[in-house]
Amino acid sequence: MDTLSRAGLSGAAVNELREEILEGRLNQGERLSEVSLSTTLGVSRAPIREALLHLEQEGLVVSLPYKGASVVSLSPQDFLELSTLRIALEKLAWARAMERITPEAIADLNAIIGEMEFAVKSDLKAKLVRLDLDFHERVFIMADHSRLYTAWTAIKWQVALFLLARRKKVDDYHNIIVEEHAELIQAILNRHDPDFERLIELHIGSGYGRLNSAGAGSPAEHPAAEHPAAGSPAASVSSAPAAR
Amino acid sequence: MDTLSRAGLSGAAVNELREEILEGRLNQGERLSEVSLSTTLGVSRAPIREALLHLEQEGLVVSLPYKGASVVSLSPQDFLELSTLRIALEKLAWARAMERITPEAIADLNAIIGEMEFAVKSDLKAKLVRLDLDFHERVFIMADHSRLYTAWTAIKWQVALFLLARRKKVDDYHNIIVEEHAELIQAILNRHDPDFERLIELHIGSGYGRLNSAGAGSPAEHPAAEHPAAGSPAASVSSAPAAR
DNA sequence: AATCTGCAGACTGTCGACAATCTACTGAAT
DNA sequence: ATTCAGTAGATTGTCGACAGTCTGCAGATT
Repeated sequence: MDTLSRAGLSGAAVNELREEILEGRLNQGERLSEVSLSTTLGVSRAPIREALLHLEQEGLVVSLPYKGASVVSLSPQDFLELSTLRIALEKLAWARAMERITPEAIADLNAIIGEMEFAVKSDLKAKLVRLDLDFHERVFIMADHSRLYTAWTAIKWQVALFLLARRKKVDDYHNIIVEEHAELIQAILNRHDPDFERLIELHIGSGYGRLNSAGAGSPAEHPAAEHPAAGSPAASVSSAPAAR
Repeated sequence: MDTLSRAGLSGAAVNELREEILEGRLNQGERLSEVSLSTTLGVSRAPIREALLHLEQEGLVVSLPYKGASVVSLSPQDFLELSTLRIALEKLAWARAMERITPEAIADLNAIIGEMEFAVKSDLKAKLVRLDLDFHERVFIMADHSRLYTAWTAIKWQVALFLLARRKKVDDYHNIIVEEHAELIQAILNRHDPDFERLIELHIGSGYGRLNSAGAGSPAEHPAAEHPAAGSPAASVSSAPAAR
């Protein structure tokens, strides 16, 4: 469906493991032993190690030296991080995509919206998440910015986990997905819409609001600072340095 | 000096190779054979492969399946990508850092500026680049956002290459570095300065302008689209998908 | 002369085994 | 009972060797 990324076995292991994580067959926080994975997937440890490194880069796996890897477990704090970073990346992506848009690209996006409408009618919830991701993926591709695309792939599958979690918790996804993405296409067409950045903040930030304070209306632009002092150890997901 | 990132040998190889690339002992575009590296550094191929993967993630190395790795060769197009993405990331970083700033952090930043002044007086050009990076590094750490920090590390050392290249080509670096960073600290202090985003665009984008059109004044916000149609193959640096 | 096929060399991808490290349990000392 | 050192097991980090793939050249064919 997307990046076959690397060569042979390690790439196959990446796709297989990613699918199992997104599908939920591998639970969040579950330990990923290299030997058991190598026997399960029928390859040696070398490609498994490489695959785990790649998945760690995608944020689906966390690993510590001599302690091994586990499936990531995303906290509300992590979802907030994803939301804020994604807004920053998509603002740049849309700005560039607007400059590079072609009629065929517009048609492709509209085709995805068409599939969304069908998926909504047929009640294919999982498919909706795929289409949502696919829609934004195309925008990042249109932006024609290799490093921006790399940054997107570093959070893309975590965003997928976020969307899947949201779908389970609050069920208004199908009510808004078609309309919101249609609005985004409109923003592309009126090229110099000065409010498109606000539109993106709403599109992404509101999803965060809907997940956390289920039902609360205001999306909240920067939903309050969470204790800048007295840093809670909190076992953060990534290798971020402590903020003093 | 900074992230000891991974365990033992692979981490050491990463630091060693990164230093050699930044130092210029490994030329841009030079092929990096795994066996020769392993004999040179005195370790087996396994940690070398892991180190090359890490350096590829940092954008200092590019590699193709069955074709091996080479030191990245940054084009003006790449510098433009770095500039635009970095602006997007730093806007978010500064916004969050402003909310979390502490007196000690301000003191640390001012201490760096003090070192910059000393380095300018002593004509330590390479040291200036390090201090510049260190300054921004601290801002990203203050932002307390693990994924944003990861995105920063994915371009940080390419930015280092950019700064080093700029230093060689145009020599007004020492004339502005102290003043510009002092302005940025001022922006933090007047917390809700509405123009801090513009200030960041200037600080980063102007450096790009100085490198490319050496001497041309206008930083240029989005320096024109470079042929969205008729994609030139152009051997782009990263694994970015072709824009249709 | 130009093009294609086949081979040789070098290189990366993968494998199985050994070394270094962590974890959890056992058992003695206080 | 609690604490701490020691040890056994399991797991990751590293190594050297084999297998698969690419690249360039030699020779044959048209």
